Amino acid sequence: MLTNAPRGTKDILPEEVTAWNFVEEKIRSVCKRYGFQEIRTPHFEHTELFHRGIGEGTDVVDKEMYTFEDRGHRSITLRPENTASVVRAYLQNKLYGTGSATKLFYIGEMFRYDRPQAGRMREFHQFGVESIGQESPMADAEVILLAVDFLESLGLKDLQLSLNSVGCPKCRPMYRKALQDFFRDKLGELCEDCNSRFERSPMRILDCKVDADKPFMKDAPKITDCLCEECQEHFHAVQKYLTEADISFTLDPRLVRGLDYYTRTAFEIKYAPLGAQSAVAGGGRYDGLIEEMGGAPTPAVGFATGLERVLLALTKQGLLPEANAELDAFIIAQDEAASAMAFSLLARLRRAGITASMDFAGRSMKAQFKQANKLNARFALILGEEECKESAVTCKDMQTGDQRKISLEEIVTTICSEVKH
RNA sequence: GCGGCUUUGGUGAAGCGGUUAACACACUGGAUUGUGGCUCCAGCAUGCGUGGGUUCGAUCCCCACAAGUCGCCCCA
Repeated sequence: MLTNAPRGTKDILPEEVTAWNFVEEKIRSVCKRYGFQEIRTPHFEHTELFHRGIGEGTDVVDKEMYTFEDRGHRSITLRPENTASVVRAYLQNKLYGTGSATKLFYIGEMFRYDRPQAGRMREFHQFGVESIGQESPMADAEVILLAVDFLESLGLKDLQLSLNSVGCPKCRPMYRKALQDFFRDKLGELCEDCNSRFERSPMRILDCKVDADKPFMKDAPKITDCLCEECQEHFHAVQKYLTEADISFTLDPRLVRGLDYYTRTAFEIKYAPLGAQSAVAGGGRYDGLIEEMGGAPTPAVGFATGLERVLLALTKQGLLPEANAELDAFIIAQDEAASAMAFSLLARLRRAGITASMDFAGRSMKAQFKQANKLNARFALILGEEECKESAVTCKDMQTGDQRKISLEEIVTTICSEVKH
């Protein structure tokens, strides 16, 4: 118990940190190119924020939140996603005052109480983007482009982009009703799950694994046929811009997003080999959220990607960068007296910008050489009895095996000039 | 929250109801007492996820729990 991290959490060990840094660097560079600025919001918020922002009745809010009362009797929730927080920060700090659109990105931990699986942790990491204040379909396309660009810049292949429009508060109720009218007399033929979906989210019946292949499914009304004129136009424009930017996508009229705030554009990027957790990125437009949270009516688009899933995909495709630790010099000391001198040499080398190391355990010289070899040291600096007497150090090139004696005074500058080009 | 599968040392793993739990890698030490990468030798789980139970006896049988994993749900 004591030596086990809580279920659904995971240590990111030194060997993995290289990969995480690699991904985070890509995020920062792609966001910079697209003009998105980083924002960091608190890891917990007032519970009410998520109730309002994400919506009561969603799975995330109803059964996946880490909610607790703090010592001041406030109801606090560990953020299960970051859009609500970013919008809150946008309103609180009046970021709309800047005049132009506000384009933000974040990287950070999110928390959801769910049954863990590979690619689904209780504490997990998301990179996401929010473009606030632009109604243009170009903003939708820009955000999608950024997501694709990011994933492709990592080297990922075989990703599938699905696109849909979920309409707006004007046309979506009409679609819901159309669906319910269509399914009402077929409830007997639908599975148990679908029967329970009928009232709550009839759109989900469309992508039911059990019923999806039933012959009548293909006759079900499509949302894209029920969109109002404005939504229709917007959706076509998004497709046009994507096509012109040479992004391939498939229209998926059954793609619905689970959070209440989505309007119009919805998209998802999948990497199929990840199985049940194949959704690597997902997002869309949420024109109603900012007003819902007390701001002026403001359109917005965004997406989030699950970094654990991105890392899994990278691992599957063998794209992880190797962590090759480089060591310029390893100091080898023969005895205790030499060891003391070695330590001060170590300090001088490091202060001069050299990557250096030595053994503190008083092991045999042979063992120290083995260690130098294992650490891939460029030079072994040997301090034996003889060298101590002469105030010198034997410098051995671990590749060639060549070695020569150099005075203690000159050794640091010698190594510096050898190591730096 | 539901169902299936899995759980042996640092790692990959073999194993059987009954005396020393294979093997490999890694690690540590050694092969004429100042020199590595090859080779050779030696050491390295009183322990087989945790807790119960069955049995004369269980790592191997049963139950519970935990963790992991696959699928469902949901989502990133």
